[in-house]
Amino acid sequence: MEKFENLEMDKQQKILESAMKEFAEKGFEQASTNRIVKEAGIGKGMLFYYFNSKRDLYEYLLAYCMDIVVNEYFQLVDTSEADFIERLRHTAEVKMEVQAKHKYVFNFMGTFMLKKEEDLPAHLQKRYEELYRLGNALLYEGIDTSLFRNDIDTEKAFKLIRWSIEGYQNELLVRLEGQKMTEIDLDVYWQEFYEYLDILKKSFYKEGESGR
Amino acid sequence: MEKFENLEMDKQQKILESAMKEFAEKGFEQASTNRIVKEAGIGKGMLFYYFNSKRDLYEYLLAYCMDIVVNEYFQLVDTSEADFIERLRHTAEVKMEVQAKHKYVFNFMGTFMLKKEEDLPAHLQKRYEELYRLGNALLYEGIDTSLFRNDIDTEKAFKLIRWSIEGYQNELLVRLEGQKMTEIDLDVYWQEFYEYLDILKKSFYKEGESGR
DNA sequence: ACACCCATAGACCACCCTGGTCAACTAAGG
DNA sequence: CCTTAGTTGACCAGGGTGGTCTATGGGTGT
Repeated sequence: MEKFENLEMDKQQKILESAMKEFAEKGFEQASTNRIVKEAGIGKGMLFYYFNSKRDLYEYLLAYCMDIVVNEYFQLVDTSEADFIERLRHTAEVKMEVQAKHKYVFNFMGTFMLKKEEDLPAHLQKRYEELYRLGNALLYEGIDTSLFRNDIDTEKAFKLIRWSIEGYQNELLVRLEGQKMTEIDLDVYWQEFYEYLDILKKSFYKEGESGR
Repeated sequence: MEKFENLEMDKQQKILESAMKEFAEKGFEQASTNRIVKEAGIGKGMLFYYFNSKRDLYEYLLAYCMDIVVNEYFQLVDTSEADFIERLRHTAEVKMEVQAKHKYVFNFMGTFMLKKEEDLPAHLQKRYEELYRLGNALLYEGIDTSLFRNDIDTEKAFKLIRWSIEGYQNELLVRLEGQKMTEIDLDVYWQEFYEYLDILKKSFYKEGESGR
């Protein structure tokens, strides 16, 4: 795909974003190359000139996204933070920064991971498993379990906390849907997010350990 | 639709289930009447003989499901239970029973509520809003907030607990996917569910109030 | 000025699936 | 034997699919 990679960056980005958006919203089968080229503002022919087929495009996107996730997201997460909830707070912040730069990467990866009905070529499969492993390590490696109350199973507490955070993020998504991303006041939602985290700390950590 | 309602119950059920499954999985637009009739084991013509159009079928299903949710689910929930977590436990049990009898009702309602891009005829819209109101009342009416620790916002605690439970249920769904519903040992999962609930009680309730 | 070349657009292809219709058939009841 | 209601699947026009190909620019070297 050197053809594609010799384009000006702007155009590359436009095409990648259009394609990621379409695949993220519809999944591989239901995604339409017609819509992709229209959204990207290029002729139909070009898409098949750059990439040879819909499938190739999809796999190119997958590799591209995994690169970004590993190099621009995982790379920046501070794994020396031993406080589980703080670590999650930190990862949420980093993730948000990445998302500001690459709007549809997480959407695309998300729907890919959900409906993993597709069978990938071996090298992508391997790369994906590696990424999955890495992601888990990032969350759980080096966590200080002694912060948690003694009377609850920390494994279960981990999950409860993650589900809580996912729940908040999902609710936020539906609350904000339709609104322009540019200038909705994010700070107020971060504030709210932190309040939830504080409650989680008060609830799951030993008394006196929930201070920041 | 008297035509349809004069069929033997078995056949009605088969058709309704096929249709609910298809709509639940694909949404209204992407759902295929061809697949529905094949799955239901009837000729294409019959579907349009019973219901006049795809749209009509969809709205019939919606009314049908709302009836079931209200009369067979909401009706059975014990709203005298003032302990929030116990109430959720109870509703989960009732819901599971209903689901055993009407496999796709909740799936159908779920995807309907998610992508509510469709505009309904007024009477269905009204009925849906009523159902939504009722559902909320069922969760929050008559809850004894004094069970909760004083140092956390009960509104937020409500949400954290609901997100936690939804998280568990979702994880369970992916863990069990593909397995035959008939004889996977449900008890072991209920057990696990109760353990999570106990943790939530220990975490969010005042000390000494978490006993059953 | 000409020839070459590659980037580009979009009309076009064969194919597939769609919601919906309809003529033909069956079976029951009088 | 006629009527009527239930039932089927071939069929329809329309629209969307991934992918191809021809025609057109616009540059560059000569």
